[in-house]
Amino acid sequence: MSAEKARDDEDAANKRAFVLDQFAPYRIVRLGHAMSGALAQAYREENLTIPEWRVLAVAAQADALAARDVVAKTPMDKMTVSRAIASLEAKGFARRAASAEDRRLQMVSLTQTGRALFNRVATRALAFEKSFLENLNADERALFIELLAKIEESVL
Amino acid sequence: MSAEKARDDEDAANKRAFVLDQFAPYRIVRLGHAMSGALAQAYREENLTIPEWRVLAVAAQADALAARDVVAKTPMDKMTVSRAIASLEAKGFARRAASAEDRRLQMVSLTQTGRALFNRVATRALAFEKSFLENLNADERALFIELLAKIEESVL
DNA sequence: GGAGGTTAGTAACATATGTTACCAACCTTT
DNA sequence: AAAGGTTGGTAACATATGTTACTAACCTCC
Repeated sequence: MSAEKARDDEDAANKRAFVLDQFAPYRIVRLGHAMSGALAQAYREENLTIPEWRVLAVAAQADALAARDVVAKTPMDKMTVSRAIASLEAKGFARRAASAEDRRLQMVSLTQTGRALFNRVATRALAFEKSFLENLNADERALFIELLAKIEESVL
Repeated sequence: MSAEKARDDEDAANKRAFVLDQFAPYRIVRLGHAMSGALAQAYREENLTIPEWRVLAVAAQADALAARDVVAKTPMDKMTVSRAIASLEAKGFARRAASAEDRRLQMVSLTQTGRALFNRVATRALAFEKSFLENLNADERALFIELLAKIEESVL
């Protein structure tokens, strides 16, 4: 068997075994990328970056929380969160205050305008979510969420 | 009703409506992020960046293809692809040659070492895919892939 | 067969993101 | 209560990524 032939056989085997378009992790990453892009519309108009929006979203669900909690709840780096909070504060959407119990902690809370901003963006985000799940019926949607949860369990 | 009270009511409504952890697009983005991280192991040891690995993967599935084709098949910027190809070439994993028909095109193909590298990484990548789908049984896996395809349809 | 437009690729620039190193505040343990 | 270690946050740096602008090659269509 020629070297050429051997290579072709090996390739054929790999083509069956590894096709990028059928590689689940890649598809999820790609889908996530598309999501980010589509969602960006919802906050681009509000001049928010992705990290800012994420901080806004988690902060909206608590009275006040420490930056480290944002890090825990979010796939973002310490530094990214730190910057996002600083920026939200500069824009008047969030406040920072040192915690009384542990003065290392920077407690973050949203201002009135911050909450209003969150509400605007959340509305649009939910509309988007709805539109992209439109291809699925109610059962499929529930199922998808369920399967997603199982996968998250083994990865996150 | 006080302004305070009104705000709380509004917040309560929004908490029900928008919880980041239950927001599907966010969950997918987060999962994708985790995937990337986990997969990184597979090519970090080979000194590959994510874009390089992606180019390798699509190039492995064709004899030769133009850079623009890589862009089309991949959620990557023109420039990112250009750089990844240049780097793969510098490392001896890929070759570039101007197309005879259209001299604007840079046809990319893998070298022997490039293919060998791809095979090594692909093997590890598939093992990872398997491990992360482990929480699902065969039916669930098939179902998940099917639902994923439907969602891709409406987003990609 | 050139003028006007388009496409592929890259260079130069701007921005975003991650990494390392650091300080201050804490929390142990003795 | 002081030494040794840990944690939260940030600054300074390095790297990665996207954007803009350009060139070369192509493709009409008049």
